[in-house]
Formats: sequence, structure tokens, C-alpha cells
Amino acid sequence: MEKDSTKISMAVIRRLPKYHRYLKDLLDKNITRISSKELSRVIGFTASQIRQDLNNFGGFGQQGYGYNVDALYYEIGKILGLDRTYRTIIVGAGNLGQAIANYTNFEKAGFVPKAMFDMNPKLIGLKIRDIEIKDIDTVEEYIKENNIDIGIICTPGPQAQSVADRLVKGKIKGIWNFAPVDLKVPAHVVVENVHLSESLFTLSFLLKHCQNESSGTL
Amino acid sequence: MEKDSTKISMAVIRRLPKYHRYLKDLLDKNITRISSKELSRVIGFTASQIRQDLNNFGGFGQQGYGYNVDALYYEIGKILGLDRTYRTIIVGAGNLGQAIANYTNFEKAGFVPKAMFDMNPKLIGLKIRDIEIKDIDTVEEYIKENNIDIGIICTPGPQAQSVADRLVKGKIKGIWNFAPVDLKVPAHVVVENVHLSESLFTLSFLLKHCQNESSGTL
DNA sequence: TAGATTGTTAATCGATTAACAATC
DNA sequence: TAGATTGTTAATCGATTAACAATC
Repeated sequence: MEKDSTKISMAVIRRLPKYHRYLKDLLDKNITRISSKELSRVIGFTASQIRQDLNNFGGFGQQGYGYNVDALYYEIGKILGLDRTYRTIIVGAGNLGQAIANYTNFEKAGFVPKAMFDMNPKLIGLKIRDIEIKDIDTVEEYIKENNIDIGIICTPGPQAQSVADRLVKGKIKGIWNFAPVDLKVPAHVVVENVHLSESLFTLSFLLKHCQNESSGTL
Repeated sequence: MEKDSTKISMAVIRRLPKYHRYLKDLLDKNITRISSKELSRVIGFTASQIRQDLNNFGGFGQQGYGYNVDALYYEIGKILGLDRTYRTIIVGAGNLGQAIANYTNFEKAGFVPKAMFDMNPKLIGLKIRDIEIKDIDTVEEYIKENNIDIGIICTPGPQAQSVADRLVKGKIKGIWNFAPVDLKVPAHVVVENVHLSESLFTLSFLLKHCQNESSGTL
């Protein structure tokens, strides 16, 4: 039933978390069924796109009825890989690393931080919640011994590539990268970037070019 | 020379910060000129796409020569609106808000945090660097009196929309939203989202579906 | 059954890539 | 000048939207 996932486009993949979030909202409102047309209204995609997207993964709907919210929420969660837990480490225990360590929502979703790593001796040994900050020199060994799935890189840009190299040596499976660089890793390691300055600069562009389009009086 | 900016696609706009970053790298390496072909090799876009992208904003290159790195870096900075400063406020002084307040790179790029806001009485009055945390109830007035351009929302999801409403009332120009919701704002207010869980869930999807594609031995 | 809504194919739209004349 | 490389048009590719038969 499921098509070859290698053919799913990134455009579709990046919409899935949004479906997941809105379906949760509907569940919380005790809405049990929804048509692509209604969902279109709340989520902002076209009904056609919603049906196309969902059909990449199987026929979750029922003609004449629509979609069962509970079942669809569960299925999309499964497609996203949210039906399991992931063991993560955070590399870089500065402000951002600590913020992520403290953000319990990720843990609730199944992404459990097991340790943090830093090169600063003043930080090593400290704990954020119950997560210990360890010496970056031990990260490779730690990943292997503790079966870590995901490394979260929160270092400054210049350190990020060498950190990534260490994670790869430890056989990390995926990297969530907050450093403002594009990492070079082997093809079997998945990298997802959060490039904050790129997002901020995009906002800046839009402020400069797209403002006041509809407010002629100012 | 510049085409109507309303016709620039978001795909192009989101590539501009990456050009900017790589051009800075080249500058730092004292590289003064570059062809679209060479740039293609380092940045990973096709040479054709690079020329197409840049030509949306004018002819920055020279036939037979390529592009002047310094001039192009400056021009793209200007296009992105990085040739000025922005007055920002951070709403939500929790871990993420504090991390952003402490991240001086944004300030170096011209995005200057003037104040933070929170509803927690224990935080109000404290300072992060030299940035004071103020009562959220005063935010509308503060924006107006201090000519704030950008509001950075770092609150939990449930508070984000009401915060956005206040920012809009204060006549904020743009919102950088880190809360996991889609804000409803008037068309003249620009919103740029950083949806961290969506990014993390995308990583999760890729881990589940695209792993080991090229590593047959494991 | 009749009405509603999906699953899916076909049409359209937009973005990327290729090609090449212009020109430095 | 000859070689290199842009700017720009045309071709291709992929993603979105529209349409409708299938079916609950």
C-alpha cells in the first residue's frame, strides 16, 4: 500500500509535521472526523493537495465520509517515526544547547536527551535538569556505548564540522544542526539544519520588500 | 534594473541568505572574483540557478569575468535589508528567549534587542546582558514609543497568538515566531516561523525512511 | 438510494536546468 | 582577438491544482 518512500518529495515531507500538529488540535477539540475540504480551511493547504499528500502513504480516508482524525493522527505520527523514542545528545552546552536541553516538549515527543558535551572545562560536570555535561573528547565512545541516534549540534560555526566528524565516527544516525554551516557527512547520515540567521535574514528581506503591500495609507 | 520584487519567488528569497554566507566565506579567504561555475561547486546550486537567481535583482556579473565577490556580497546584503539596523524585542524570557538575547551574532548583523517581555513576575526586572525584562502588559506602549521593528515570540504555543495580537496593536512590522503555532496577523505584518518541532519531525522521518540507502553493508 | 467525499488521473502552473547569443 | 562567462530565452522537470469516476 505504501509507495516507495524514496519517491516522496521533500515538499510533501515538510508538510507532514503540520498535518500532525493540526490533527492534534482537532483531537483536542474532540473532532472525530474531517473532510479534506474542512481540513483545507483550517490548515491552509488545498483540499486537492491534502488528498494527494496523504495518498502518498496509503488510503486513509473513506469516500463519502472523510478521514478519521484519531486514526490519521496516529498514522502520520507513525510515518514521521514518532511511534518510538530516540536517544539524543546535545553538543555545545551554551545558551542554545541549554535551552534545548530544558525544552521538555521534545522529550515528550520521544526525543530523549541522554547527555550534553562541551569543550569548556567550567561546564563539564554540570547538569542541566538531570543531563550531565561531559567532555567533548569522550563523545565518540559515548555514542557507541549508549546507542545514541541523534546528535544535536549547538556549537559555534567554526567547531561544527569537527564535531560532526566525531559524531559520524561514533556512528550517529542523524544530526540536527543549529550551527550556521553546511556539514559534510557520509550519505547514510541524515542532516537537518536549523539555520536561524537564514530565517532572520528572510524576515529582513520580506520586511524590506513586501511590507505595506496592502496598507496603502501609511 | 531591479525587477518587481513582488514577483520574486520564496524559493529564490530563501537561497539569498546562503549566497550571503558563502560570499562572506570567500571574502574571508581573500577570493576577489568567482564564476557561477566555481560558486556552484562550493555552494551546491547549479551555475544556471545561480545566474537566474542573481539576475532577479540585476546584472551583478561581467561576461568573461564572473562576479566580484566583495561587490556581490554587499549587494545581496542590501537586497536582504542588512544595510541597516532593526530594533527588536523578545517576548518570552524563558530558556529560548534568553538564548536568543545572549546570541550576539544577530546583534552584529544589525538586529538589536532593546527589551524583553514576560508575564512571570519573578523574571520582570531582571536583565539578560543589558536587556531588561519588562511586564508583557506594557509591550504595546513600548513598541510605539521605541519604534520597534521586529517582535521575536519565544512563548509557549498557547500564549503566542495573544502576544502577536498585542504586537500588531503596537504596530510591529515583523514577527519572528518560535512558538509552534501559525499566527493570524493582518497582511501588512510579516511573519517568519521557526518551527523547531517540525524540523525535528522531518529529521525523524528521514531517519526512518531514507537511512542506509547507500550503506548496504550495515 | 442519493449525497458526499475520496483516490487518482489529467491539466496547469511554476521552478529548475540547458542552451546559446551577447559581450567583456 | 580568442576565450571565458554572463544574461536571458527556451526546454524540461516537478509540484500543485482541477476534474471526475469510484465508492462509502
